[in-house]
Amino acid sequence: MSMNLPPLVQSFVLHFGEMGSRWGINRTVGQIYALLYVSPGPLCADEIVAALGISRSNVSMGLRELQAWSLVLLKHLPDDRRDFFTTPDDIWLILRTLAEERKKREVDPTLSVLREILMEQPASDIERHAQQRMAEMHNMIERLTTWYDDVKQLDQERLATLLTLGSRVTRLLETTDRIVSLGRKRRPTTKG
Amino acid sequence: MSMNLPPLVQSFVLHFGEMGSRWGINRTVGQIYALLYVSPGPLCADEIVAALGISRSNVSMGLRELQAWSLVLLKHLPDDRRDFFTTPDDIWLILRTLAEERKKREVDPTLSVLREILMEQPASDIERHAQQRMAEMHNMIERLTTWYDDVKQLDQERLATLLTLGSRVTRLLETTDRIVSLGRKRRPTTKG
DNA sequence: CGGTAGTTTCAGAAATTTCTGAAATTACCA
DNA sequence: TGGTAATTTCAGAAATTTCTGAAACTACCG
Repeated sequence: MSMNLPPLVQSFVLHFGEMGSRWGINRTVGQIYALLYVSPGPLCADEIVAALGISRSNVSMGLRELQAWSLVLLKHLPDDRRDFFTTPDDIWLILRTLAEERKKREVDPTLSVLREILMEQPASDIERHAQQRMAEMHNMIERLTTWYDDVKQLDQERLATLLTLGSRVTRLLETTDRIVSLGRKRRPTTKG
Repeated sequence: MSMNLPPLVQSFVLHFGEMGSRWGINRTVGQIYALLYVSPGPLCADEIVAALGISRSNVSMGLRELQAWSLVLLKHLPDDRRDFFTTPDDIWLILRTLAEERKKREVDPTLSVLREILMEQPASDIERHAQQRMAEMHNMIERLTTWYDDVKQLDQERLATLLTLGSRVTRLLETTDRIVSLGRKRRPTTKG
């Protein structure tokens, strides 16, 4: 059985399928997501089967995984017993969800393992050195995640500002430093 | 054959091995990286074989992949024919490398596929809608990568400032807006 | 109840990825 | 040139992941 889609949609779906493995999901999961993302309305499982040419059970499992990622939502249409599925409309929301889930799965476990190991007493110079390296890694990850936790709260407008400003922010900071004198350089640790 | 490592290092190495699949690398590649990362000096391939208890050829392939990612460097010690390997010391450099490589492999291809598809002429309402969704995705990714390309130029100190400031940046921006009047709201597109 | 439309589960088949040992290759030295 | 130490390649074995069809389950209806 093979795909049955408008050519332009098919290219997109196939690409997501191929990239799937690089993104840590599998081919069909990638395809299902891509299909739902570009579809004008919710689809039911059998429509996905027909569109992608894969087995019903595979679709069921794929949808299950995508729901676990909160990247696909279950919908019910009136007077229809079937389950329908969509992706959230707001692309920024999608991005946040993705970031959130990846952090949860790919970063948090490492952070907690690092913390555990850093509690241990080193028994040799080798171990002492290893701990030091782990501490560096831990600190970096922690700084990044703190920044992320902080920035993710921003509403879309401010996020947009931040994005368009980019690195010019720091130049601005230096100016502000001089003018408003929030500067850490001028007065060491006033800590307001 | 099994591992032969100080317990504290072993925990770290095993964790990186397990996480490997979530990060899009395989178990042994993760382990090799972890081992080199915490080792006090460069190691040669046979030392890695001994430490991790895997085959020589597997180590060779793993190192090859890590070098392709620029996460592991080849070193030569004086009066020694063997190849030795290390990870870069500077953890911020490691982070940049990682970001750069992931972008290259996980984002850029999608961006270019999206561009291609967006050039096509839609042949139906379905395709028109699909293109619109793809355009949203394309724009978002482009904004993010532009921001990233911009911010990655920053030296470490400024990056640190940016990180510790986090979302407070926007509050600061509003203040600055009022004081220095760089504001986009007050005077539309003065563009300095 | 029994029937039906829909969904999920799961054991094993199929496909893919990872790993190994043996052979080939490279680089250096005398 | 031949000898040796180190490294890489690669075909197939082993392990893992993905996918399927059949069976089980769920919920609604008459």
